[in-house]
Amino acid sequence: MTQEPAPTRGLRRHRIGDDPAAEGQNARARIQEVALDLFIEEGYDKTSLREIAERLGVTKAALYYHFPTKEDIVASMVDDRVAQLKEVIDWANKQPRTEETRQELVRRYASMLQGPRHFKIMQFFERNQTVAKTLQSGDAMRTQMMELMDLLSDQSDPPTVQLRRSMAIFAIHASWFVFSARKVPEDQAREAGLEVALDLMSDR
Amino acid sequence: MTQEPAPTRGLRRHRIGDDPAAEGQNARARIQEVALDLFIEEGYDKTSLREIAERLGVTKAALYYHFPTKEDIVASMVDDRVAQLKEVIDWANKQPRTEETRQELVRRYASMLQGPRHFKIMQFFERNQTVAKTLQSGDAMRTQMMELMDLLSDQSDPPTVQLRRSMAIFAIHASWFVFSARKVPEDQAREAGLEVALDLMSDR
DNA sequence: GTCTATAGCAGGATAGAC
DNA sequence: GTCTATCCTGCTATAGAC
Repeated sequence: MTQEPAPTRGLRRHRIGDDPAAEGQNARARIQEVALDLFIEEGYDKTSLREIAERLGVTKAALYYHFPTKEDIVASMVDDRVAQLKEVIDWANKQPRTEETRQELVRRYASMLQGPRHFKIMQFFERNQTVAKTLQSGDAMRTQMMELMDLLSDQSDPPTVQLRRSMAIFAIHASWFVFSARKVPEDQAREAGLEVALDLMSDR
Repeated sequence: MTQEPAPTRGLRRHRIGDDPAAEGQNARARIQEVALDLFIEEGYDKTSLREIAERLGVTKAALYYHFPTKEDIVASMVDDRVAQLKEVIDWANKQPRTEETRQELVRRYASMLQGPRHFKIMQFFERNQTVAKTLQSGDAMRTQMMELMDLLSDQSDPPTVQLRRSMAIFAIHASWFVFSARKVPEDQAREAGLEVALDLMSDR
């Protein structure tokens, strides 16, 4: 028995809450969603296609109709984020390198992260850092994040300033993680994250 | 050919720079060192025992003489760190919950991290977060880090203060990573990390 | 678009000689 | 303490029917 046992089913099976009519168009999106959740919870390597398929109520082979490889499931999601982040970075590159630009850059990054998808992709990379090195799409994101950090400070700044500014981005990411454990509502968490981030941007 | 091809060898083979007499006693340590480096570089899941063995110039089976499972290689290293961190936490729990105690806690944590082993284990968990969930020893560390963070702030503190204080620990970790990309000497990096961390601990 | 079935491979782990 | 040889399992990916 190499393959998973056939799930209990009728002539056609649909999971509770599904809209059969929309199945075809949403198949890709549903796979992405389920896969991303599992990649975050259990890790990219430990999550098998069998597991993803099982949660969706289909077989592994069905996934291969929508995505040529496991890696492509990640790539398809990362591409969106890379494109959006590129816009933010491109914008910053066209501005004068002033403090105002940098603060606005932090704000734009923070608001970009608001969509749940983007946040989850961020989480995916944080929890699967070593995987990100292997995946092609991971490399693109790493490079972009480096670029972003470089925009926030100058090499000539004293080390403490450089560190504080690099951590501004971190603050935005960390706010969610820190407060989810302490039951602070999401909007307050986001607000606090941005406030701390902006404070870190100010020299002193 | 299931197994790796036999390495070129004489009657007994030793790698350049080895002290044959010390081989037995150091075997464990050498495995730990090589494994940890690979786990950090390539990820725990992607690093096979074959690869570790290859780098050491031995076979997979040899590793199993020293460690019963792959997971035990990690566990053997983490246990040291957990024990040391426990000492720091226990100390803090016996002190009055003052600002001075908290600052000293940050300082002690930072100096604990100075040994290269401890730092690498920290890195291991940062880069293999999802793995840490699965591994038993990883769970122990996660719990401890939570405890450490909880010691640094009160639930009654405003969110920004809580976030800043949680990030103090982060600052110490991040200093190494941020400055290694920018060619700042190690002691300066450490100093900056501690300074930023202590600043984050002060309310404002 | 989804299925069954299977190829092809690599991983962790063990047995037993030396 | 290290070796060779092998077991077993699970994975990604493909072929081809429906």
